[in-house]
Amino acid sequence: MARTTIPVEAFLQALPLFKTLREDEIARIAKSVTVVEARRGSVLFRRGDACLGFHAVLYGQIKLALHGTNGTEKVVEVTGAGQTFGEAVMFLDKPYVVEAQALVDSKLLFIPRDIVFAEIDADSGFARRLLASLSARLHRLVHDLEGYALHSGRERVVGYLLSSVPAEKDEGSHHVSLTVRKGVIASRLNISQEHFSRILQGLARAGLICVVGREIAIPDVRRLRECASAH
Amino acid sequence: MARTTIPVEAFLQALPLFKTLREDEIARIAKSVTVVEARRGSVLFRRGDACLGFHAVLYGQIKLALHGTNGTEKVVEVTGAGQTFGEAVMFLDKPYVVEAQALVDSKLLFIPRDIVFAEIDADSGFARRLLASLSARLHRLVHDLEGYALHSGRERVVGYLLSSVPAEKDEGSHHVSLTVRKGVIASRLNISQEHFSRILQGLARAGLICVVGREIAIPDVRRLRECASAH
DNA sequence: GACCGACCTTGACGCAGATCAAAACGAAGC
DNA sequence: GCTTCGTTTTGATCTGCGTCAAGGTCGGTC
Repeated sequence: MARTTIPVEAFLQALPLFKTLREDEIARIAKSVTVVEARRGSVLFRRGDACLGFHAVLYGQIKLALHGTNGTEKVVEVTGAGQTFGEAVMFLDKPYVVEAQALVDSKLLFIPRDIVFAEIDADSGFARRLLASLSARLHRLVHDLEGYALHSGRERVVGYLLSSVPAEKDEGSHHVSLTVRKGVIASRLNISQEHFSRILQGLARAGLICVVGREIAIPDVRRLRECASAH
Repeated sequence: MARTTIPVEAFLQALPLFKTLREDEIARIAKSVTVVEARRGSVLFRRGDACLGFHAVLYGQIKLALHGTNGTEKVVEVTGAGQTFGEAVMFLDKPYVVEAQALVDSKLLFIPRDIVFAEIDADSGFARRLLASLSARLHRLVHDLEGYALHSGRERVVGYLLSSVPAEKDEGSHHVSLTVRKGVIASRLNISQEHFSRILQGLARAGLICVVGREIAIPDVRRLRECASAH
């Protein structure tokens, strides 16, 4: 447990965004980043807060969510180790629209926007990777939108279960372990916790999956793929 | 109607993305762009097509939509003169996920990705503006997502009607004219055409708006803002 | 003016999924 | 062990919204 020195340089180097930077460049950036500790339940930022940089998760889980007026919330994304978030808001002169909350004790890096802007000017490859990163996020968002608009809850659940299965794999069994509370996943898929539970139960009854707590076995990947629309 | 020569240079210069470029730079870019004519109903690209650049609308209306399996479609965005689309997909090595179709006879520019990539390398300011542009799109997408997840159809309609009202304006009347078919707007708001019609009727019955064809009058902006959640 | 096709409205009905309420689990602490 | 708290399931009920099907209404064109 002796997390005495955090290998910030090594971690930065491993991020897709900084992958190709030279050692001295990484070292320069590392000097400006802040290590942020977030205990389970603590809020990193809320809607309306000013955005001064972006975050990268060292370890833990961070939930990004929207909040309605009457206490309702909608999980947009759950990020884990090695992932980044908050890049987009940096480039607009607007405050955050989502809230970031730690689901478990987590540690992250905060990279100030000045550094990012300087790096864009210095290295067009960095700018390209940043553009690719934002595009990927946009892509996923469109994918989500597509799910909400064109697919039923059941289809979204099946899609979620299959999302961790390699695309080529067309046969055989697979195992998925849910890394977060079912309520969070349900919100991510835009369905109520109760309904999510019932859908899983329905899939299980049909023999398509086998649920034990947060462990889910898929005996036949292809069969689950095919069932997407069928009742 | 004598649209003999299209002032490509002037148009490019007016786009936020190219605003600060020098005349010679614009001229160089203008040489590589293509003018695309799209008759009402014609499809610019479909899901699955490769993306070789992005588009800017000279005049007309382009609908970006997702397509479900059983003929259903979901309008993601309707772009008009002076707007751009398709930038994001350029940076991923993936095909388009949406389909672009002209709602009316339109004319657009196609800017090949090579040009864009070269300009990123040459001008970090351009890269920043591109990042800002993508961020803005992402921002709007999150806003849409928020609407679908946390608001009722009625609230989304009210939000749409109020979206063209200046944020400061807190009193008095306002006029909105719908620029596209109601069916398209309904799909954009993720509700059926019939339901959209009923919602408008309900708002009209409550005296909050006054509908005459595609012309909608809002007698009291504040009252409409307040009614967001109330039945 | 009569016909036609594109758009919009209206009515009746059904269903996916929300909501409320309560019970069943499961892990952690005393 | 029992208790407590957080999570998940189950059951009953309600409703927003989609779907289908039948009018209207507003252009255009012959």
